[in-house]
Amino acid sequence: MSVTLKEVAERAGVSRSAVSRTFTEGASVSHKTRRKVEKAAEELGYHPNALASSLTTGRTKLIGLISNNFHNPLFLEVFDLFTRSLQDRGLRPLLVNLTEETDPASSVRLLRQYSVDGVIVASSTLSPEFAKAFRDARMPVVHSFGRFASAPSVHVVGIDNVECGRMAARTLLKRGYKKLAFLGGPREATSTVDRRAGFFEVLKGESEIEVSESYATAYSFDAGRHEMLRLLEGPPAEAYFCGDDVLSVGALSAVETKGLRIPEDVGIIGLNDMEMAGWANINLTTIRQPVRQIIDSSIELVVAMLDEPDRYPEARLFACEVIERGTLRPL
Amino acid sequence: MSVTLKEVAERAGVSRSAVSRTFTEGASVSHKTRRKVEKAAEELGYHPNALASSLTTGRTKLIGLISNNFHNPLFLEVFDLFTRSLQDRGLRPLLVNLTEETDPASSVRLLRQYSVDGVIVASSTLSPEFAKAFRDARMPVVHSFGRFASAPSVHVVGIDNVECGRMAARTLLKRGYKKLAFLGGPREATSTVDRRAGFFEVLKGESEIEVSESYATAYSFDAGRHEMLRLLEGPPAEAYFCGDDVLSVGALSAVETKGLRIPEDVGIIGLNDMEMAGWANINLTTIRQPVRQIIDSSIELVVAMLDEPDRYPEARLFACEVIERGTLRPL
DNA sequence: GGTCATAATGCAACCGGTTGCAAAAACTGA
DNA sequence: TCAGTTTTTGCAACCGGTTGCATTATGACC
Repeated sequence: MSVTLKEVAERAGVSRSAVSRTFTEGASVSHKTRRKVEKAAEELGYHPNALASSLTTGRTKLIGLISNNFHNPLFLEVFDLFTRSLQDRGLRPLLVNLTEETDPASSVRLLRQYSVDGVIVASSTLSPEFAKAFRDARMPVVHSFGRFASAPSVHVVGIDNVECGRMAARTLLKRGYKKLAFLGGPREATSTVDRRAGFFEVLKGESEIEVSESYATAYSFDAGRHEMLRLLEGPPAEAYFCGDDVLSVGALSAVETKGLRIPEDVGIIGLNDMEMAGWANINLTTIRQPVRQIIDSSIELVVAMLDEPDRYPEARLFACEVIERGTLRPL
Repeated sequence: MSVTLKEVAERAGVSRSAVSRTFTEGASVSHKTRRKVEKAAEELGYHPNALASSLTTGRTKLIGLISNNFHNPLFLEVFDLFTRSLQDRGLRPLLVNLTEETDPASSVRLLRQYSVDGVIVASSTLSPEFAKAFRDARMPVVHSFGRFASAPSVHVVGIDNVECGRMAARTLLKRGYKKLAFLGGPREATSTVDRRAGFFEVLKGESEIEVSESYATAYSFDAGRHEMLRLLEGPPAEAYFCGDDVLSVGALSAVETKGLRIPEDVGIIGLNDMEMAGWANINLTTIRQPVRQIIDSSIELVVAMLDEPDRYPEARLFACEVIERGTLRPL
C-alpha cells in the first residue's frame, strides 16, 4: 500500500531509527545520514504516518470541533476561521455535528476513540455541562461562544451576554425609544437568559419606559418572522432587541410584510454581526461579537492545555461593540 | 492515561486477543468470555482506540472533506448534511479548508498522513485536476458538486450545469422576456462556463431575442451587487440569469437600490436554492440543486470505493428543478 | 465412552512508527 | 597519539491494537 519507514531505511542503508529521527524535529542526526534518508524518502515518495506515530508520542494533532449550530450563517464564518487557524498551527479539525438525536455521551466516546488532543465546543446554546463531560474524561476542552461564569468549571471563551443585553438597552434608550421589547431566542438557551437579564437590568430603573418580552422557538429566520408576525397583530413596540441576527432578519421581514417602515415605525437591533447583516438589503444595526478573537483565543487555550492539562479553568471575555446601520433611528 | 486492551484482559483473566475479539464485529468469542470482558471493560471504562486498530485493519473511518466554499451560505447546509450522513455511517469528517494560499499538493500530503479512507472534494469552483491528485495518490476520491464530464477521470457527483443554463433560458423565454442577460460567477469557474454555454445554446436559435453577458468576480453578495450596479448604469435587461443564489441576492439588492421594481422592471433567476432563497424578504426564483441527493450519493460512492478501489470513474448527475418564487414575472 | 467436526482460545508476529540506552564514531585538546 | 567528551547510531522494547495458526475445549452423534 503505502511506503513505510522500513523501506526507506533499507534503501538508504540505515536503521529505522535514523529515518524516524530525520523526520522528528530536534532529533540527533548527522548531515550525512539525513541527506541519505531524504534522498531515499524522496525517491520512494515516503510520508510519515501521523496516526502510527501518535501511538507512541501520544499526540494526534487532531482537535474535535463540536457544534450544533449548522443553521446559523454566523457559523459558516466560525467554521472558516476555526479550520484556518487550526490548520495554520498544524492541527486538524475532526468535525462533529451534534444534532438533537445524537447522545452527548456518544460524542465523548467518539472523540476519545480517535484520541483527539483537545476538544472545542462551539455553541452558544449548549449548557456548560456538555463541555464538562469532556473535562471529566480528562480531555482538554474549551467552550467557545459559551456562557460566561465567574467560577467556570471548564474554559470558556466568549462574550458577556448580560453586558450585551445592557448595551442593547442603553443603545435604545439613547435614541429616545420609550416602548421597548425583548424578542429572545429559545428560552432554554443560556445566551437568551443572559441577554434578557442585562436588558431588563438597565430598563428596570427607568421610569416612563415600557418593556415587554417574548421568545422565538429558535435562533432562526422562520422563528423570528413567525414571532414578530404574531407580535404585530397587536400594537408594536418602538424598538426590539432581537436574540441574534438571523432572528432579526426574520423579524425585519415580518415588519416589512406588515407594511411598517424601518426604522421609522419599528426599530430593530440584533446581535452577532454576521456577514449578511452588512448586506445592503439587510443593513442591520447590531452588536458585534468579535468572532475572530474568540476563535483565536479558544485555539490558543486548547493548545496551552496540551502542555498543561490541569490548567485552572478560566473564562475569557471579549468586548462587543454596537455596529450602526440602518435599522435603528439615528441618535 | 487511557485504559488499554491489556488491562481489560488482565482484569477479565483472558488473553488480549479475546478482548480484541469481543469488540470486533463477527469474531468468534463464546458468550461466557464475552460477558467477562464486557464486565471488565465496563468497570474500567475501556474504549478501543480507533487509531491503533486502524494500523492493522488499514481502515481509519476518517474521510477527508475538502472545500474552498466557506463563504457561500449553501455550504453551511452542505456541511451539515455531509457531517450528519458521515456520522450516521460511522465515518468521521476530517475537514480541510482550502484557501487560496494553501498549496493543493499539501492537502494531499496531509490527508495521506492521516490515512483517511477516502476523500470528498466539495466544491463547484475547483478544477477536476484537483480531485485527480488524490486519485493519483491512490486514495478513493469523489468530487461533489463538480463538473460533469462524459469521460470523467474521477468520480463526480453533481448536476449538469449546461442543462441548468438551458433550463434558465427556457424559463425566461416561456415568460416572454425578450431582452435577457447572463450574469455569471467568476470566469474561471467551470460552473460558470457550463451554465453560460447552456444558456446561450438555447437562445442562439431564437431570433428577436437579445442577450448580453457579464461576470462577477466571485460567487458572493458583494460581487453580485457590484456588477449589477455597474450594469444598471446603462439600460437594464428584462431578466438576468445569475451565477448562483448569493450572487442573485447581491444583484437583487442593487436593483432595489436603483429604485427598480422586481419582477416588474427586472427579473432575476438564481441557482442553488439555498435556504435563504426561500426567506420571505428575498423570495428568489431559482433552480434547485438537489443537495441532499448529491451528498448521499457522494458518500455512497466513496464508501463503495473502500471495497473496490479501482472502481471505474463515473459521473452521477441529478436533475434540477425550477423553484417558482417572486423574482420573475408569472407565466 | 469414544470419535470426529466445530468453536473458542492463546501465542506470537505484525501494523508503522518512537525512544531509552548502550555502543560506536567523531571530535577535542594536550 | 591517546584519553575524554560529545554526537550519532542501531538495537530492542514499546505504543494499542489485530489476526493466522496451532492448540484446546465443546458438542454431536453413534
